Amino acid sequence: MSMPELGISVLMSQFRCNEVIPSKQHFLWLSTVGPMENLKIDRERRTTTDQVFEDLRDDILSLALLPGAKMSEAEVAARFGISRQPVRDAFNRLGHLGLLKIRPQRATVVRGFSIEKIAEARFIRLALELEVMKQACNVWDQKCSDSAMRNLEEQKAAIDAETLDRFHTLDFQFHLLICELGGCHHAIDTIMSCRQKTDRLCVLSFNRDKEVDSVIEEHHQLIAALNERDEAKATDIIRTHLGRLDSVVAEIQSKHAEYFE
Amino acid sequence: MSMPELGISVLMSQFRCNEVIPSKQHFLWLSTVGPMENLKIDRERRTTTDQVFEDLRDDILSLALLPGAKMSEAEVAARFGISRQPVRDAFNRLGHLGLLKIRPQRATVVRGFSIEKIAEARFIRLALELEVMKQACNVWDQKCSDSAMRNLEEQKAAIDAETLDRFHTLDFQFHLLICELGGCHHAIDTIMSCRQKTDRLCVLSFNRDKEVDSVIEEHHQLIAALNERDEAKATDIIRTHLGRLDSVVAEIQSKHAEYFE
DNA sequence: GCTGTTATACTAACATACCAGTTTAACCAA
DNA sequence: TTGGTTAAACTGGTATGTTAGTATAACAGC
Repeated sequence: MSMPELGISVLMSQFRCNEVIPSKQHFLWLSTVGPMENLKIDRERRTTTDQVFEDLRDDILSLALLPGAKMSEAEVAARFGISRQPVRDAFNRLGHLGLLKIRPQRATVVRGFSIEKIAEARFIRLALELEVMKQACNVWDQKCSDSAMRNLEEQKAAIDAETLDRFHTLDFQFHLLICELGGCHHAIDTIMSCRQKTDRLCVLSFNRDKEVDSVIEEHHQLIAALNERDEAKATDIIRTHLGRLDSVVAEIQSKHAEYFE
Repeated sequence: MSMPELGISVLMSQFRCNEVIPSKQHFLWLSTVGPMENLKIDRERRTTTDQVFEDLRDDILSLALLPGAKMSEAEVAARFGISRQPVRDAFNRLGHLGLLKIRPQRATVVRGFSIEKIAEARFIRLALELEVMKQACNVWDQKCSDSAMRNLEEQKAAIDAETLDRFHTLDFQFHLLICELGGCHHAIDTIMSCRQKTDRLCVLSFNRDKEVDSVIEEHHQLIAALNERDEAKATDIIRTHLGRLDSVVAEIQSKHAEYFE
């Protein structure tokens, strides 16, 4: 899987207080609503709750708020200069996303990583992407290949320019692009949701830049397999590709055990 | 709005006060918490919000509250004899589950079926169950077979006794059982969530009892395939099996177009 | 110093009041 | 009858007060 966005994320928390907020730019792909959250698009009006929710979510996903951090409705409300009510609503949303641990009459805290949840997200994403490959093999043509290739070239350019966050965005988009090209737009929301759950953790990984070359190579092989419409090969590559997550998880778990629960 | 929020739902509210609650019985399998809702198990205390949420969810999933029915925070609060606050929280949860359509300054309504959402749930469930079959083939043994067979026998008994709801519960458990036996407990929550989204619709189907024999037969074939550890055969059966949903959806869509959005 | 108790300072859940939009229907004019 | 205007009846979002339960620190007894 993917690589990380660290470094940058630490820088962001400083920017957040200014008016220029690069974090929103860099993490635009993270900020995109997930599968259960995209329901709020009905709400054409942007409420105070929405704003608080998004701000806090970005802080948590970027690790500006670390697992275990205490969050008080009153304190956050005061910080935002609003009443407790919208904060309470935002807390509830974050709680349902698994980002906050809310218990009555007890301090609300940022949830740590859960091995269980990570394994679940990995399994679901794997299952989905495997099926996507099958579907894609049925409809893949030169046009699809060109489109994917264009993204891949950008990935290489991003690596050469050492803009790792840009690469991460492109990697994210690459997988979604194949969904789209394969006619599996149904899978997109859920895959995004799965990545949100695991990518927060990758921020802490240090040796991610050592693996990007392999990632690029696998992306290349994937396109080749799709061009040949070789389903077996494509699914094999996906299994290997997503298997990379395991070592990252193991690394973080041993290095930052305090962030797990 | 379209449909009455009265009728059956009013009848049910009478039952709710009694000790025998048939609706809860019939839809017990539906009531089981979904993947995003099971997070609330942290809350060891059962809050008023929880109660309202579960009651309304059951009403919606059992179609006691039909798509399009208007729901007012104030009205529900008065009916439950509580303040608007817990109702509001419950509404928000239901909104995030895609069961309610909440818009500021506008009446909240029960969401109708969405072809998009149904297709999405179908795709995700298919992808997951396919991967489950692969995993299960690797670990399947006589003990697993016996366990699954026991459930299958109960299914047959339920059919003979003409207790269709009992059969439905067992069918639900059958698929989850294979997840568990195959070591894919990670998939359970999401599969349950997917079924919740589609099974509300199946309540309206009239000819499901005509298909149960085929369903039983496929379940039988599935166990046979797993016993032979024949991955290709197992996945083929799953594709056919889940494909049944399509005709049901088509039937309901033509017969109850007013429930779709 | 250590332990059990108690008082105090928290917490989120819940209740109530108000506000700003939306919907609806009554109404008047053409 | 029809089309446009307006006012009243709603809606959910927000603010604030109250309550019950929890954690913590001060403290009394040993």
